[in-house]
Amino acid sequence: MTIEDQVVKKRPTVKRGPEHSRRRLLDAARDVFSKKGLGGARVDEIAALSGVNKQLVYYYFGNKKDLYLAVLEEVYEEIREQERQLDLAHLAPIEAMEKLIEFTFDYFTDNPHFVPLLGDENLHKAQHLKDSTVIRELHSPLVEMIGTTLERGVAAGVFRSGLDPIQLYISLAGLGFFYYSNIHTLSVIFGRDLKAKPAVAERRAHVIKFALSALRPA
Amino acid sequence: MTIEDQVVKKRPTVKRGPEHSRRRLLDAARDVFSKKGLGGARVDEIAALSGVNKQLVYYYFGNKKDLYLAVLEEVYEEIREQERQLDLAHLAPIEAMEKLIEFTFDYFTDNPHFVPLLGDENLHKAQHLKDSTVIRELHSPLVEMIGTTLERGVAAGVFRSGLDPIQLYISLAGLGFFYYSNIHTLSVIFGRDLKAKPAVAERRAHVIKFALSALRPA
Amino acid sequence: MTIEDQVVKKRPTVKRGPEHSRRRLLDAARDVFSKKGLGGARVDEIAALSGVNKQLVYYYFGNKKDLYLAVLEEVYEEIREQERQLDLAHLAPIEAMEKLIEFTFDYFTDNPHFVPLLGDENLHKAQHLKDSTVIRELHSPLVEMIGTTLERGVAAGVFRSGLDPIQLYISLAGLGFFYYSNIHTLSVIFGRDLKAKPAVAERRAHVIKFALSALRPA
Amino acid sequence: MTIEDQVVKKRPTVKRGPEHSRRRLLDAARDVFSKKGLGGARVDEIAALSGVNKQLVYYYFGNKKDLYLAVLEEVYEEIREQERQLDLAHLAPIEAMEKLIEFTFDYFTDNPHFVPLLGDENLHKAQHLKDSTVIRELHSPLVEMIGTTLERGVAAGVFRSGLDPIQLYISLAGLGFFYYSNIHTLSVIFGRDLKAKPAVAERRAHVIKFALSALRPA
DNA sequence: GATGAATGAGGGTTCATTCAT
DNA sequence: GATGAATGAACCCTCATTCAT
Repeated sequence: MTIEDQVVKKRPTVKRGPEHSRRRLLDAARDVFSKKGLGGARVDEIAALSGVNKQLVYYYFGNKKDLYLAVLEEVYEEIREQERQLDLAHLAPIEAMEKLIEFTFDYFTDNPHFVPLLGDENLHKAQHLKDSTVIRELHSPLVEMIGTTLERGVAAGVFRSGLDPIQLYISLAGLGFFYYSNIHTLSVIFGRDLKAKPAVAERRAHVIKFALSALRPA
Repeated sequence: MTIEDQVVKKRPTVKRGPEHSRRRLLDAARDVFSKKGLGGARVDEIAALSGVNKQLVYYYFGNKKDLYLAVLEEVYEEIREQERQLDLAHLAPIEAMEKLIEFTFDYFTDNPHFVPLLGDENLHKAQHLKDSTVIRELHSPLVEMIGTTLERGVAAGVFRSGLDPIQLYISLAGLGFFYYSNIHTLSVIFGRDLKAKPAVAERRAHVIKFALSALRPA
Repeated sequence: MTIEDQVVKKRPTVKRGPEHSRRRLLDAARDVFSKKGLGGARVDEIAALSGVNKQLVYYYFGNKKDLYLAVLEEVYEEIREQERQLDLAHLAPIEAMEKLIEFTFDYFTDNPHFVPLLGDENLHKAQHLKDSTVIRELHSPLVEMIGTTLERGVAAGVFRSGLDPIQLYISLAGLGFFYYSNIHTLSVIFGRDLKAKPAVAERRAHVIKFALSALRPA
Repeated sequence: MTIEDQVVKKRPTVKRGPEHSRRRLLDAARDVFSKKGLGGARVDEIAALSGVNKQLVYYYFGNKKDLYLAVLEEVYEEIREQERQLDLAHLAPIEAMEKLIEFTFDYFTDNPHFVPLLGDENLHKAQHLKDSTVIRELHSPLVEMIGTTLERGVAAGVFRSGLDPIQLYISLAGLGFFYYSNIHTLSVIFGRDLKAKPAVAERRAHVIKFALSALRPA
């Protein structure tokens, strides 16, 4: 938003221009797709929320599905970018692993669109991911980070050996992802509001302790 | 299906009758809803799959949403029933906990409609669950089982203390649920077919080891 | 209702039997058709209101339209019967005419289904009336009564001459019918509840005075 | 229709454009609603008759009921506009009243959609009128005109006193409205075609004479 | 006579998409 | 680039009617 202001200098108040419209559509689409899914989202709603003409969806993105794909790609680029920022080399194995666990959990908390978007994409059997060479080539550095950290921990005698980095990655992600993806049904079943801050903090602490405990040497 | 054959003896081939139609609609609906979600499912498709007239959906269930709710209620009744069958009292704490973990994971494997149905219901903010007094009163015995088993294990010195049964339940469920709910995107990202039997077996083994390890005393 | 009680003696509490079902269907149909019209009425609603099985509508009357026609015929038979009861011969012309005017107005008041049923039938261009030889042969004695009374009044010098009995009949009917047929829009436009008793009484008085005044000799 | 021709000069033959579509839909809707009523009218039929795409009904009016309301509002605006054109001040009381009576009768004759539309709206208990602030604030000047004319006539000794303008308005309207609203059943009952010109002329003459006679002083 | 189950033909409405400036 | 107007394909649901005891 601030970037557009600098670029489009001719109309300072009435924000228009191609980049601005694209940006607003993407933001609105991310919001609506994450709340309603691909099928449940309405092109009209996205256009209305973005404040730009509905036709521009087709002008910029071709159709609804391609807009959806564009959102997915951006979302993946963002998380990969964040993952790359993680600097674990200077940390001791346990601290590094803890940071990894926290990052994974906190990412879901701080980016609430992420979990439902992935959930919806899985409902569609990841068809869009498969079609996106962009995303497929966007390898997550996390698995390798986990592998390295594990090795260092095993060497230092603080982690047990025999753990597969991919399985561990899925476990770490699942401990947080499931909490958020199923937060509504779980809240009903347990009769508590799991979206409330204290509940999230409690879950976060549990996940860290639980995962680190699972890594202790025999 | 086989049950009806035994009961309705008068018309062995031309399967009709209210119970049969309801049953077939529920089965087809479960199938379609789990694959397409509430919004993506077509009443036409459910009727065609069930082999009964489309309008019977409205005759028996009122509308699409109520059919969806009926499916959800049945699905919850089934898992609760299965959970109640679990007999852990005669097992040592670790074996009991292992059985619990296995049951949770295997239920997702054996009932492939379960994970996507819950995923979709969460996309709708669990609105149907909230409206269903039936489901809300269908308390899961699992949390209490976990609590009891934990206590026994702590007393026996084989589990660490301080674990909240609800958090542990969420963790155990999440370790399996996430694997299945995100199986398509994970398969793409990791370039493996996680639905394949060996992959599932590997995941199952990992989850059991991971969770049990996390419970070991300090 | 009281008639059925005497006829069906075997089941004094659970009223059933062919005549009873027919009767209840006709009563319910009259009620619903007068409130919703032929197109707006639902066979389900009529059956539910009558308390008999929907199928019996078809058993007894063939289809919805024929049930509608049966209602219309009964309604016409009733008003003709009432009209025949009018005994004006022994009254002086003005009193006779006043009685005629009152009867016409009061019939609409006392039989609230009559006006909307006729209104609906006119929406259908009186197609059912045309098809009903029963109704077409059910000549109203009113026009003749009006003619006779007019003649007596003219001879007695209390009515002006040159009035066509049919036109006068339409006028007398219209003065009351329109009030009831348009009672809802008129109530909105004038901001008064014309269905309230005082409003009806006021209208009744006006109609009598107005019509009698119109008949005075020049 | 002729107006558009003058304004839109660029496409003289292929009439399109928003105003044109709206106009054609309203005209077709008025026609169909007046013949079939709200419930009996088919959106398909209205679209076909208007020659525009069916979905434009929803684009311009939202839904069927709102289209119906738009028709009603336009119909009321038209009659109110016509009523306002009446200039009675320069006429003697009797001539003024005669003009009022004629106008009321002739309006029904010249606008054959008016009577059935009001009839249908009354079948719906004037729900749409109630919801329309537009119509409710569209006060008819007729009642006041009648009141003024009555007063002038009483002062001049040509009308009797004690007449309520609203009651008189209802009477004048009813004398013509009923003839048209029930023209089909009346035609059947009396075995004449009341829609034929001579019949209408006869009725018109009767109404004028009848109403004026009713106003004569005692 | 009476009843629940089943069916076919629409009907109103939604929605992604395209047209035409 | 941007916009309002227009369109066709579905989709959910209703309802009169018939079937089958």
